[in-house]
Amino acid sequence: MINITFPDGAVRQYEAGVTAMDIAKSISEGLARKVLAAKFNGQVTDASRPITTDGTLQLLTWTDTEGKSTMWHSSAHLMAEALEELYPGTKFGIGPAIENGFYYDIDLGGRAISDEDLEKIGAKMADLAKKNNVYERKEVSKADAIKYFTEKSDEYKLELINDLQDGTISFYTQGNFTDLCRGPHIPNTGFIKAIKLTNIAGAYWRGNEKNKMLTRIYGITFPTQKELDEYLTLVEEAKKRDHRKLGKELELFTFSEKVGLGLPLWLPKGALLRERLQSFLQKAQIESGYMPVVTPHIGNKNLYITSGHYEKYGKDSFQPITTPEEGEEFMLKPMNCPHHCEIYKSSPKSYKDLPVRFAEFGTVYRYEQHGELHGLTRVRGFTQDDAHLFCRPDQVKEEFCKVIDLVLYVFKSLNFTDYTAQISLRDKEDRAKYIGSEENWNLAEQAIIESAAEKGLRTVVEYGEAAFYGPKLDFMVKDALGRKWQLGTIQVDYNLPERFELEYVGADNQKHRPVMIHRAPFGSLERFIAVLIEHCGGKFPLWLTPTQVKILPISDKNQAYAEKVAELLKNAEIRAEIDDRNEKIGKKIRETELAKIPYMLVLGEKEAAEDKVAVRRQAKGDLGAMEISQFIELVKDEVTSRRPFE
RNA sequence: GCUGUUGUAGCUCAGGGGUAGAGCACUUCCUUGGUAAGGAAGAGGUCGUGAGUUCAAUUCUCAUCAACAGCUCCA
Repeated sequence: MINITFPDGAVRQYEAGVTAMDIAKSISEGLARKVLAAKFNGQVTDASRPITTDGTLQLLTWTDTEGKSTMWHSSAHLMAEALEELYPGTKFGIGPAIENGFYYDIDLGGRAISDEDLEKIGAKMADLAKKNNVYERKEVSKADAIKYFTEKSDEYKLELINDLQDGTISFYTQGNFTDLCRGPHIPNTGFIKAIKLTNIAGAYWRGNEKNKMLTRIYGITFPTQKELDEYLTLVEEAKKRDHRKLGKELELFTFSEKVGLGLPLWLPKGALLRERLQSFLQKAQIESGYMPVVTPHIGNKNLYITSGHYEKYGKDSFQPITTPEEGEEFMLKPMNCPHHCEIYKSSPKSYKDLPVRFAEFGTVYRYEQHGELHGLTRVRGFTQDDAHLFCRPDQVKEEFCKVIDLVLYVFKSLNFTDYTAQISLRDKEDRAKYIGSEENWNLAEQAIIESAAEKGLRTVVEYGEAAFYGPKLDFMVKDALGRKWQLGTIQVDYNLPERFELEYVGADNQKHRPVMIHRAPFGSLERFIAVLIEHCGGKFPLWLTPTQVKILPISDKNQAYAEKVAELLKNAEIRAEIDDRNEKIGKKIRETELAKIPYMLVLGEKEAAEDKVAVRRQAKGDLGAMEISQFIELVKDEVTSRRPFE
């Protein structure tokens, strides 16, 4: 007999060789019908594998992340089976589960596949799923594995097997399809009830662009049709919130082929929004002791040779601009830090002067690959809410804490409540690739870990993710639909102070090297606004929204009163517009609602006579009539408290 | 940069070897209407660009540019 411990701490005895599925059945039939896989002593395995030793067991169902990924992995096999039936001779690369579903990379031998084919493949999968075929595991020798795939002439699988140790190789078979696979898998195909193949894309074999491009088919499956429908609804919702679509609809920004790829043009409404965000942060920064600086859009190539960026990223920059007479080369600045280093150097610094904090909304230009450009999140010209703090090594932690405070203040003000902080530290083994002394690195890494803990951040630590010049802390924000984005970043840097020979005079009258901290709470205004648009679905908080109030006169007889109200709002610094078109009130309301403008004032004879305004709130409806002064108070209160839209 | 898909009016999209259509937006007129679309008329397009096939190309072919999806990259 063996002892099995359950997640709730309960211990039960079973005969050795029992399977997780047997155990599930011993608890309840209902549970057994839901078990997709098992986690034994922390390892995810097939529910059908015999358990021979004591250990802890967790039964995985659809509600567990590992349960989902097991099902999706099995779905990839099911898709492969369908593909093999429909297109004999298809060769298979890899077919893993991903965050939302699964994919399989396949080689169709030159045959093209279209979106209509996806329907066909999906239907075939559904047919096969109904057979309730069991996913059967078989350990095979390397020689047998090679033999099997040589007969199938699948060079991709052969390449994978080549990298595997004999004795660790397993095959899984369901129906007529056998695949090289570590597993685990769900008990049988019958668990897959709802299937949607989402899209086709090219993908390099093993992610290497020198290799052959395979066809990648993405899909997702669910245990019920209802869950699939819900997922599809969510995807639809995400499409509606796409910042590229909303940016166009709300007239925030545009792109022009003639101006150039990845170079956003900010329309008046977008520019206004951007400026508000900028002045909001500017104010907070000045209160936190930052000093604004301004630097030009270009810098001598030598600046970037000194900083090391030319060597490392020269090919990702725009080509240098050459002066006609002297032939000097200037580059569009890909970053602001070298300029700020030179500002630091413009006067001698004492240890008493530190820290100094230079802030600039600096527009930078980087040559991003064509295929990388994406709306406002990936562009070739963007404005960083950049600042560089120069401090003594003993000040790193305090400064770091202050920066975290600022970032959190920004997030809170914009209603980003769901974020995690990623701490990126050195590779544990390979330390040669990092610049700076062991002592300073330890100090900085410690400072980051401690400040994050002190501020109560939810953190993930990633070793080997640090930049070569220092450790960093990145803020990953989730938008309203749960998609993750990297926004704010705080980075410690030992490299640039070294390269620019930055110094300060210490209490000991000796020269010392300051530590530099790069930080950007938004990251870039472009990306931040993109995320903000998607986060709030285009319904910006009142303090940011371009037009706060739309004044809707019922007819042109009420025009004069509308203008009077507009004047009063303007004096109160409320952004209001009059819709004086010769249209019916219903139409004006409809259009204002669709434009997501928070407040509407419907003005007719009645309001003019009583000196009141009839207030309507977007998506909420009529709030009734009130005094103009009362409405102004209402708006001002919502603005100062930075309340979210709803 | 690579692979695939797409490119028709300001926007969303239909069409198709004989030089184009809808809805919304726009202009003018009528209408003065009380909380999500009042009516009529009008204007607007070298069908992304360049070449080829054809008596004839916006439609077919090729190239090119751009957008989208993914891959690779990201100070």
